[in-house]
Amino acid sequence: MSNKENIPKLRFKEFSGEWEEKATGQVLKIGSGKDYKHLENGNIPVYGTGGLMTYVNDYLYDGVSVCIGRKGTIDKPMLLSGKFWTVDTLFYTHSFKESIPEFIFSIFQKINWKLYNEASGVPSLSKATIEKVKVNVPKKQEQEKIASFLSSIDKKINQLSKKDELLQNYKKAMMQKIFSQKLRFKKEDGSDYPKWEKYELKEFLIERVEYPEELLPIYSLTIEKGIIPKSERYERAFLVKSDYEYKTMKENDFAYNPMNLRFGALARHKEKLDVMVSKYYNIFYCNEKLNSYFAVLYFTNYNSIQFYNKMATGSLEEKKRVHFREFLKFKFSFPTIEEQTKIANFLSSLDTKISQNKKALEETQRFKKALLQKMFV
DNA sequence: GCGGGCTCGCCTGTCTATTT
DNA sequence: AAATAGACAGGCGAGCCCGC
Repeated sequence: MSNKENIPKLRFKEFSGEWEEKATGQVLKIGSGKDYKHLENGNIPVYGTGGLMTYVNDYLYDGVSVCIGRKGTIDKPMLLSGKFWTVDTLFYTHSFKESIPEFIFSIFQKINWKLYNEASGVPSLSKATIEKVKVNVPKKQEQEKIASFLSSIDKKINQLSKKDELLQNYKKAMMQKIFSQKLRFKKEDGSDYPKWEKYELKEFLIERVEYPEELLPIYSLTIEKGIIPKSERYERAFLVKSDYEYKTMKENDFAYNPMNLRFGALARHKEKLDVMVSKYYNIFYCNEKLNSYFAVLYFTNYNSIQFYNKMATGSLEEKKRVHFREFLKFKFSFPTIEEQTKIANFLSSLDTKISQNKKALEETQRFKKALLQKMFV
């Protein structure tokens, strides 16, 4: 009853009075994105729902604007400024009335857009829907104060994500150099490690064909996230038809899917837990001559994936696969186990840095989210 | 200009028939 | 019986395009 007052929990003390509830359509206008294909190359950025796409020689709008997806990703608004173009699945906003885009951007980040999804299939929003969404706004001065305060946090977030990107790129670049042997490590005493020698993979890999005696947690292989619980991917309770069609996977085992190895579907099971996965995966582990951490990066680096693509067999492009027998016969150059360990240590120290930075980033994002909850009505 | 259907690419597989 | 080839499966995002 008493929440008639439109006042945020947390507020700069120089401001008072209620915020006003308005329809989004009252405070801004929405512009539609357009096809950009007829345009020539230039230096005006083109944005799609997923972000920057390309550059053209004409612009749709010049100024600060909040953009939001029309189809596909509809809950990731972005703030653009200067001259830009948006594709037809991305709305932009303009003609702000008694409001400023930076403030609206914060509000838009708070809104659960999926609730406004009208489509049954691919999520989508329409102009009319967005215009009807209610927003609570204070006077412009307060908006500016809040926006500038939040922008300092955004700045921090940007710095951290930029750092993340740099670290990721650095790791990628280093891996390229290391695996192509353009960059070599030296022993502690300064001398060189021996030359890398070509070996068939069967020198290092041992297949594990074990069928679980009791039901174990069902796991699944993904390119992005590695070996993860099946429930994170599928709604359904099973992975394969019968309980007899699973294989056991233990800590440090590798799995790859013959159909998808050429896309990089190979990962190491990092948990202590024994799990079961589809029998269609090939499961194997490294002997004492191959460092697992080194191996997983080596097997999934760009050049290796190119190689699998070349070697995959099958009549049609989409039916190509890499059989385990063939896989075992692939010849790769390997350093000694000592050098592998050195490389693994170096790369894992990078991983540590990356995950520390990611932690800081996530913390800042959480902090911002909490502020958004408190500083807005 | 706007909304909605279409389609394609990508990812991620599983199941079955045939050959070895 | 195991390995391999071939076929079938389906979610989902987003660009493309068309009709109103």
